[in-house]
Amino acid sequence: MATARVESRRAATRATIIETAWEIARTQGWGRVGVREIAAHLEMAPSSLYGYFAGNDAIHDAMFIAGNHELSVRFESLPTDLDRRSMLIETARHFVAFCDEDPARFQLLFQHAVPGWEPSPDAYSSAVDNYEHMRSVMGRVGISDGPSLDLWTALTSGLASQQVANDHGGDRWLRLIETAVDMFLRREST
Amino acid sequence: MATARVESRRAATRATIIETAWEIARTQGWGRVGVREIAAHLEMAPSSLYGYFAGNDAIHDAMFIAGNHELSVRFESLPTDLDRRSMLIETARHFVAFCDEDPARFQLLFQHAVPGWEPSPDAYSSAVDNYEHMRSVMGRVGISDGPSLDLWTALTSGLASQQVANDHGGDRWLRLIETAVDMFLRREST
DNA sequence: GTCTATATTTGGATAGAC
DNA sequence: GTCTATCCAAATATAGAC
Repeated sequence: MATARVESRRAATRATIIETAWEIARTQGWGRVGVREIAAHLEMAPSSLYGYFAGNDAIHDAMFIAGNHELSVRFESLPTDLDRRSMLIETARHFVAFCDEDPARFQLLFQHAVPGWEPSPDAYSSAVDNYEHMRSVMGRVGISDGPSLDLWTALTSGLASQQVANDHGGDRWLRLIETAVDMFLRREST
Repeated sequence: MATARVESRRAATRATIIETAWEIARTQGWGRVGVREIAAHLEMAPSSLYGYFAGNDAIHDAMFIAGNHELSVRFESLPTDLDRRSMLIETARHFVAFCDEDPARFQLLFQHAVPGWEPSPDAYSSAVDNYEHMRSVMGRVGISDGPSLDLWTALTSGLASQQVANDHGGDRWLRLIETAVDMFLRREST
Protein backbone atom coordinates (compact mmCIF):
# COMPACT_ATOMS: atom_id res chain seq x y z
CA MET A 1 0.00 0.00 0.00
CA ALA A 2 0.98 3.58 -0.49
CA THR A 3 0.55 4.45 3.15
CA ALA A 4 3.08 1.83 4.19
CA ARG A 5 5.62 3.12 1.70
CA VAL A 6 5.03 6.64 2.86
CA GLU A 7 5.42 5.58 6.46
CA SER A 8 8.70 3.84 5.82
CA ARG A 9 10.01 6.80 3.87
CA ARG A 10 9.09 9.00 6.76
CA ALA A 11 10.87 6.72 9.20
CA ALA A 12 13.97 6.76 7.02
CA THR A 13 14.02 10.54 6.98
CA ARG A 14 13.57 10.65 10.72
CA ALA A 15 16.51 8.29 11.07
CA THR A 16 18.64 10.50 8.84
CA ILE A 17 17.82 13.53 10.94
CA ILE A 18 18.81 11.72 14.13
CA GLU A 19 22.00 10.41 12.59
CA THR A 20 22.94 13.90 11.49
CA ALA A 21 22.26 15.22 14.96
CA TRP A 22 24.58 12.60 16.46
CA GLU A 23 27.25 13.59 14.01
CA ILE A 24 27.00 17.22 15.05
CA ALA A 25 27.02 16.33 18.74
CA ARG A 26 30.17 14.26 18.28
CA THR A 27 32.08 16.78 16.24
CA GLN A 28 30.86 20.11 17.53
CA GLY A 29 29.37 19.38 20.93
CA TRP A 30 25.82 19.46 22.23
CA GLY A 31 25.71 23.22 22.27
CA ARG A 32 25.58 23.20 18.48
CA VAL A 33 22.86 20.59 18.05
CA GLY A 34 19.70 22.35 16.95
CA VAL A 35 17.21 22.51 14.14
CA ARG A 36 19.19 25.12 12.25
CA GLU A 37 22.48 23.23 12.32
CA ILE A 38 20.89 19.89 11.54
CA ALA A 39 18.99 21.37 8.63
CA ALA A 40 22.17 22.98 7.32
CA HIS A 41 23.94 19.62 7.31
CA LEU A 42 21.03 18.03 5.50
CA GLU A 43 20.77 20.96 3.07
CA MET A 44 17.18 21.40 4.06
CA ALA A 45 15.25 24.36 5.30
CA PRO A 46 15.03 24.38 9.12
CA SER A 47 11.26 24.55 8.91
CA SER A 48 11.16 21.26 7.03
CA LEU A 49 12.31 19.38 10.11
CA TYR A 50 9.09 20.23 11.87
CA GLY A 51 7.29 17.78 9.63
CA TYR A 52 9.27 14.99 11.33
CA PHE A 53 9.76 16.18 14.87
CA ALA A 54 7.73 18.50 17.02
CA GLY A 55 10.86 20.52 17.75
CA ASN A 56 14.31 20.53 19.22
CA ASP A 57 13.30 18.79 22.43
CA ALA A 58 11.61 15.99 20.55
CA ILE A 59 14.82 15.39 18.60
CA HIS A 60 16.80 15.16 21.81
CA ASP A 61 14.24 12.81 23.31
CA ALA A 62 14.49 10.53 20.29
CA MET A 63 18.28 10.47 20.63
CA PHE A 64 18.06 9.74 24.33
CA ILE A 65 15.70 6.85 23.71
CA ALA A 66 17.88 5.52 20.89
CA GLY A 67 20.97 5.66 23.09
CA ASN A 68 19.27 3.79 25.89
CA HIS A 69 17.93 1.26 23.45
CA GLU A 70 21.40 0.67 22.06
CA LEU A 71 22.70 0.06 25.59
CA SER A 72 19.96 -2.45 26.28
CA VAL A 73 20.79 -4.28 23.06
CA ARG A 74 24.41 -4.52 24.14
CA PHE A 75 23.49 -5.93 27.51
CA GLU A 76 21.20 -8.49 25.95
CA SER A 77 24.08 -9.67 23.80
CA LEU A 78 25.97 -10.79 26.90
CA PRO A 79 26.09 -14.53 27.62
CA THR A 80 23.90 -15.51 30.53
CA ASP A 81 25.74 -18.63 31.63
CA LEU A 82 28.83 -16.95 33.03
CA ASP A 83 30.05 -17.36 36.57
CA ARG A 84 29.65 -14.50 38.99
CA ARG A 85 33.06 -12.93 38.48
CA SER A 86 32.98 -13.17 34.69
CA MET A 87 29.48 -11.78 34.64
CA LEU A 88 30.49 -8.69 36.56
CA ILE A 89 33.63 -8.22 34.51
CA GLU A 90 31.80 -8.52 31.22
CA THR A 91 28.99 -6.27 32.34
CA ALA A 92 31.38 -3.57 33.49
CA ARG A 93 33.53 -3.89 30.39
CA HIS A 94 30.55 -3.56 28.11
CA PHE A 95 29.32 -0.55 30.04
CA VAL A 96 32.62 1.33 30.15
CA ALA A 97 33.35 0.54 26.51
CA PHE A 98 29.86 1.68 25.56
CA CYS A 99 30.39 4.98 27.34
CA ASP A 100 33.84 5.56 25.95
CA GLU A 101 33.06 4.75 22.35
CA ASP A 102 30.83 7.79 22.08
CA PRO A 103 31.39 10.57 24.61
CA ALA A 104 28.55 12.61 23.18
CA ARG A 105 26.14 9.76 23.84
CA PHE A 106 27.62 9.31 27.30
CA GLN A 107 26.98 12.96 28.07
CA LEU A 108 23.42 12.78 26.83
CA LEU A 109 22.52 9.61 28.69
CA PHE A 110 24.40 9.97 31.93
CA GLN A 111 25.69 13.46 32.50
CA HIS A 112 22.70 15.71 31.94
CA ALA A 113 25.10 17.86 29.96
CA VAL A 114 22.79 19.11 27.27
CA PRO A 115 22.00 22.80 27.69
CA GLY A 116 18.35 23.59 28.13
CA TRP A 117 17.06 20.07 27.77
CA GLU A 118 16.00 17.26 30.01
CA PRO A 119 14.30 14.04 29.00
CA SER A 120 10.52 13.92 28.84
CA PRO A 121 8.91 11.43 31.23
CA ASP A 122 8.45 9.06 28.33
CA ALA A 123 12.10 9.26 27.33
CA TYR A 124 13.21 8.98 30.92
CA SER A 125 11.43 5.68 31.29
CA SER A 126 13.82 4.16 28.77
CA ALA A 127 16.63 4.94 31.22
CA VAL A 128 14.70 3.44 34.09
CA ASP A 129 14.20 0.27 32.06
CA ASN A 130 17.95 -0.09 31.71
CA TYR A 131 18.52 0.43 35.39
CA GLU A 132 15.95 -2.24 36.19
CA HIS A 133 17.60 -4.59 33.77
CA MET A 134 20.95 -4.02 35.46
CA ARG A 135 19.33 -4.78 38.79
CA SER A 136 17.93 -8.04 37.55
CA VAL A 137 21.28 -9.09 36.12
CA MET A 138 22.97 -8.32 39.42
CA GLY A 139 20.24 -10.18 41.26
CA ARG A 140 20.90 -13.22 39.13
CA VAL A 141 24.44 -13.43 40.52
CA GLY A 142 23.29 -12.87 44.07
CA ILE A 143 23.81 -9.17 44.46
CA SER A 144 20.52 -7.58 45.35
CA ASP A 145 20.91 -5.60 48.54
CA GLY A 146 20.71 -1.84 48.16
CA PRO A 147 24.14 -0.85 49.42
CA SER A 148 25.88 -3.37 47.20
CA LEU A 149 24.00 -2.18 44.15
CA ASP A 150 24.76 1.41 45.02
CA LEU A 151 28.44 0.65 45.45
CA TRP A 152 28.43 -1.15 42.14
CA THR A 153 26.84 1.75 40.29
CA ALA A 154 29.29 4.17 41.88
CA LEU A 155 32.21 1.99 40.88
CA THR A 156 31.16 1.39 37.29
CA SER A 157 30.00 4.93 36.64
CA GLY A 158 33.24 6.25 38.14
CA LEU A 159 35.34 4.03 35.90
CA ALA A 160 33.31 5.11 32.89
CA SER A 161 33.44 8.82 33.58
CA GLN A 162 37.18 8.78 34.23
CA GLN A 163 37.81 6.77 31.09
CA VAL A 164 35.76 9.12 28.95
CA ALA A 165 37.04 12.34 30.47
CA ASN A 166 40.71 11.55 30.92
CA ASP A 167 41.69 8.82 28.50
CA HIS A 168 39.11 8.66 25.76
CA GLY A 169 39.98 5.96 23.25
CA GLY A 170 42.56 4.41 25.57
CA ASP A 171 42.27 1.77 28.26
CA ARG A 172 43.63 3.40 31.39
CA TRP A 173 40.47 2.72 33.39
CA LEU A 174 39.12 -0.05 31.19
CA ARG A 175 42.04 -2.26 32.17
CA LEU A 176 41.31 -1.69 35.87
CA ILE A 177 38.01 -3.50 35.60
CA GLU A 178 39.26 -6.94 36.63
CA THR A 179 40.95 -5.45 39.66
CA ALA A 180 37.84 -3.46 40.46
CA VAL A 181 35.56 -6.48 40.22
CA ASP A 182 37.83 -8.63 42.38
CA MET A 183 37.97 -5.84 44.89
CA PHE A 184 34.19 -5.55 44.81
CA LEU A 185 33.65 -9.27 45.27
CA ARG A 186 36.16 -9.60 48.07
CA ARG A 187 34.51 -6.84 50.05
CA GLU A 188 31.78 -9.15 51.33
CA SER A 189 33.95 -12.09 52.37
CA THR A 190 35.11 -11.88 55.95
CA MET B 1 45.56 55.96 50.05
CA ALA B 2 42.71 56.46 47.70
CA THR B 3 43.97 53.87 45.23
CA ALA B 4 43.94 51.15 47.88
CA ARG B 5 40.39 52.01 48.88
CA VAL B 6 39.35 52.02 45.27
CA GLU B 7 41.01 48.68 44.73
CA SER B 8 39.27 47.09 47.67
CA ARG B 9 35.93 48.50 46.58
CA ARG B 10 36.53 47.02 43.19
CA ALA B 11 37.36 43.63 44.68
CA ALA B 12 34.21 43.75 46.76
CA THR B 13 32.08 44.42 43.71
CA ARG B 14 33.78 41.61 41.83
CA ALA B 15 33.01 39.31 44.74
CA THR B 16 29.38 40.38 44.71
CA ILE B 17 29.13 39.65 41.01
CA ILE B 18 30.57 36.18 41.50
CA GLU B 19 28.32 35.47 44.45
CA THR B 20 25.30 36.49 42.41
CA ALA B 21 26.39 34.24 39.59
CA TRP B 22 26.66 31.28 41.99
CA GLU B 23 23.19 32.03 43.23
CA ILE B 24 21.79 31.96 39.72
CA ALA B 25 23.64 28.77 38.86
CA ARG B 26 22.23 27.06 41.96
CA THR B 27 18.66 28.15 41.50
CA GLN B 28 18.24 28.35 37.73
CA GLY B 29 21.04 26.23 36.31
CA TRP B 30 24.15 27.10 34.33
CA GLY B 31 22.19 27.79 31.20
CA ARG B 32 20.88 30.97 32.79
CA VAL B 33 24.18 32.34 34.07
CA GLY B 34 25.19 35.28 31.94
CA VAL B 35 25.90 38.97 32.09
CA ARG B 36 22.25 39.86 31.54
CA GLU B 37 20.85 37.70 34.29
CA ILE B 38 23.59 38.64 36.75
CA ALA B 39 23.08 42.31 36.04
CA ALA B 40 19.33 41.95 36.51
CA HIS B 41 19.84 40.39 39.94
CA LEU B 42 22.19 43.18 40.90
CA GLU B 43 19.87 45.81 39.44
CA MET B 44 22.65 47.04 37.26
CA ALA B 45 22.95 47.55 33.54
CA PRO B 46 24.56 44.55 31.85
CA SER B 47 27.19 46.77 30.33
CA SER B 48 28.37 47.84 33.78
CA LEU B 49 29.72 44.37 34.47
CA TYR B 50 32.32 44.79 31.77
CA GLY B 51 34.16 47.18 34.04
CA TYR B 52 34.84 44.23 36.36
CA PHE B 53 35.17 41.26 34.08
CA ALA B 54 36.25 41.00 30.47
CA GLY B 55 33.08 39.07 29.72
CA ASN B 56 31.06 35.99 30.40
CA ASP B 57 33.98 33.58 30.05
CA ALA B 58 36.06 35.56 32.52
CA ILE B 59 33.24 35.31 35.06
CA HIS B 60 33.09 31.55 34.62
CA ASP B 61 36.87 31.30 34.93
CA ALA B 62 36.77 33.23 38.19
CA MET B 63 34.10 30.90 39.54
CA PHE B 64 36.05 27.84 38.46
CA ILE B 65 39.17 29.11 40.21
CA ALA B 66 37.19 30.02 43.34
CA GLY B 67 35.62 26.57 43.45
CA ASN B 68 38.95 24.84 43.16
CA HIS B 69 40.42 27.13 45.76
CA GLU B 70 37.61 26.28 48.15
CA LEU B 71 38.29 22.59 47.64
CA SER B 72 41.98 23.05 48.37
CA VAL B 73 41.13 24.91 51.57
CA ARG B 74 38.93 22.04 52.66
CA PHE B 75 41.66 19.51 52.04
CA GLU B 76 44.18 21.56 53.94
CA SER B 77 41.84 21.58 56.92
CA LEU B 78 42.18 17.81 57.23
CA PRO B 79 44.36 16.49 60.04
CA THR B 80 47.65 15.09 58.81
CA ASP B 81 48.35 12.66 61.59
CA LEU B 82 45.65 10.13 60.77
CA ASP B 83 46.30 6.50 60.07
CA ARG B 84 45.97 5.23 56.54
CA ARG B 85 42.37 4.09 56.76
CA SER B 86 41.12 7.21 58.54
CA MET B 87 42.98 9.37 56.10
CA LEU B 88 41.27 7.80 53.10
CA ILE B 89 37.89 7.88 54.78
CA GLU B 90 38.18 11.51 55.74
CA THR B 91 39.51 12.51 52.35
CA ALA B 92 36.70 10.74 50.55
CA ARG B 93 34.08 12.08 52.93
CA HIS B 94 35.28 15.61 52.50
CA PHE B 95 35.31 15.23 48.76
CA VAL B 96 31.87 13.69 48.39
CA ALA B 97 30.36 16.15 50.88
CA PHE B 98 32.03 19.02 49.03
CA CYS B 99 30.52 17.86 45.76
CA ASP B 100 27.08 17.25 47.18
CA GLU B 101 26.74 20.48 49.09
CA ASP B 102 26.67 22.45 45.86
CA PRO B 103 25.69 20.56 42.71
CA ALA B 104 26.20 23.64 40.58
CA ARG B 105 29.79 23.89 41.73
CA PHE B 106 30.23 20.16 41.17
CA GLN B 107 29.03 20.52 37.60
CA LEU B 108 31.33 23.44 36.93
CA LEU B 109 34.43 21.83 38.40
CA PHE B 110 34.04 18.21 37.44
CA GLN B 111 31.39 17.69 34.82
CA HIS B 112 32.20 20.15 32.07
CA ALA B 113 28.49 20.85 32.07
CA VAL B 114 28.52 24.55 31.32
CA PRO B 115 27.26 25.29 27.82
CA GLY B 116 29.74 27.05 25.59
CA TRP B 117 32.49 27.40 28.14
CA GLU B 118 35.65 25.62 29.08
CA PRO B 119 38.30 26.80 31.50
CA SER B 120 41.14 28.96 30.25
CA PRO B 121 44.61 27.42 30.65
CA ASP B 122 45.14 29.63 33.66
CA ALA B 123 41.91 28.51 35.32
CA TYR B 124 42.60 24.91 34.44
CA SER B 125 45.88 24.99 36.32
CA SER B 126 43.94 25.49 39.55
CA ALA B 127 42.32 22.11 38.94
CA VAL B 128 45.69 20.51 38.22
CA ASP B 129 47.00 21.89 41.49
CA ASN B 130 44.25 20.09 43.35
CA TYR B 131 44.92 16.84 41.58
CA GLU B 132 48.60 17.10 42.46
CA HIS B 133 47.71 17.78 46.05
CA MET B 134 45.52 14.69 46.13
CA ARG B 135 48.40 12.68 44.72
CA SER B 136 50.75 13.89 47.40
CA VAL B 137 48.26 13.06 50.15
CA MET B 138 47.82 9.59 48.76
CA GLY B 139 51.56 9.21 48.46
CA ARG B 140 51.91 10.05 52.13
CA VAL B 141 49.90 6.97 53.04
CA GLY B 142 51.80 4.78 50.65
CA ILE B 143 49.55 4.83 47.62
CA SER B 144 51.49 6.15 44.69
CA ASP B 145 51.34 3.68 41.85
CA GLY B 146 49.32 4.76 38.84
CA PRO B 147 46.67 2.05 38.79
CA SER B 148 45.88 2.48 42.48
CA LEU B 149 45.52 6.22 42.08
CA ASP B 150 43.32 5.74 39.02
CA LEU B 151 41.14 3.25 40.86
CA TRP B 152 40.87 5.68 43.76
CA THR B 153 39.80 8.57 41.54
CA ALA B 154 37.25 6.35 39.81
CA LEU B 155 35.85 5.21 43.14
CA THR B 156 35.61 8.64 44.76
CA SER B 157 34.32 10.43 41.68
CA GLY B 158 31.75 7.68 41.18
CA LEU B 159 30.52 7.99 44.75
CA ALA B 160 30.33 11.75 44.38
CA SER B 161 28.49 11.78 41.08
CA GLN B 162 25.94 9.22 42.25
CA GLN B 163 25.37 11.11 45.48
CA VAL B 164 24.84 14.39 43.68
CA ALA B 165 22.71 13.02 40.88
CA ASN B 166 20.53 10.52 42.71
CA ASP B 167 20.38 11.50 46.35
CA HIS B 168 21.35 15.13 46.68
CA GLY B 169 21.21 16.23 50.31
CA GLY B 170 20.99 12.67 51.56
CA ASP B 171 23.65 10.14 52.48
CA ARG B 172 22.90 7.12 50.32
CA TRP B 173 26.42 7.06 48.83
CA LEU B 174 28.10 9.08 51.54
CA ARG B 175 27.47 6.32 54.04
CA LEU B 176 29.10 3.78 51.74
CA ILE B 177 32.46 5.46 52.10
CA GLU B 178 33.75 3.32 54.95
CA THR B 179 32.83 0.19 53.07
CA ALA B 180 34.40 1.56 49.93
CA VAL B 181 37.65 2.45 51.66
CA ASP B 182 37.92 -0.92 53.36
CA MET B 183 37.26 -2.56 50.04
CA PHE B 184 39.90 -0.41 48.42
CA LEU B 185 42.50 -1.16 51.07
CA ARG B 186 41.84 -4.87 51.12
CA ARG B 187 42.34 -5.13 47.38
CA GLU B 188 46.13 -5.13 47.72
CA SER B 189 46.44 -7.68 50.50
CA THR B 190 46.78 -11.24 49.29
C1' DG C 1 31.37 53.91 37.22
C1' DT C 2 27.09 53.66 35.46
C1' DC C 3 23.73 54.39 32.32
C1' DT C 4 20.98 54.27 27.57
C1' DA C 5 20.98 52.74 23.18
C1' DT C 6 22.20 49.69 19.90
C1' DA C 7 24.85 46.42 16.91
C1' DT C 8 25.30 41.64 16.18
C1' DT C 9 24.54 36.93 16.46
C1' DT C 10 22.09 33.00 17.20
C1' DG C 11 18.49 30.21 18.26
C1' DG C 12 13.42 28.08 17.93
C1' DA C 13 9.31 28.26 15.77
C1' DT C 14 5.28 29.55 12.50
C1' DA C 15 2.60 31.15 8.20
C1' DG C 16 1.62 30.50 3.87
C1' DA C 17 2.94 29.77 -1.06
C1' DC C 18 4.01 26.03 -4.23
C1' DG D 1 6.89 17.95 1.86
C1' DT D 2 9.56 21.61 1.07
C1' DC D 3 10.51 26.12 0.52
C1' DT D 4 10.80 31.46 1.51
C1' DA D 5 9.94 34.86 4.54
C1' DT D 6 9.48 36.20 8.92
C1' DC D 7 8.70 36.67 13.90
C1' DC D 8 10.28 36.45 18.41
C1' DA D 9 13.32 35.76 22.09
C1' DA D 10 17.64 35.57 24.11
C1' DA D 11 22.43 36.69 24.68
C1' DT D 12 27.15 38.97 24.19
C1' DA D 13 29.31 42.99 23.56
C1' DT D 14 30.39 47.98 22.38
C1' DA D 15 29.79 53.22 21.90
C1' DG D 16 29.20 57.21 23.90
C1' DA D 17 26.69 60.41 27.12
C1' DC D 18 26.63 61.83 32.03
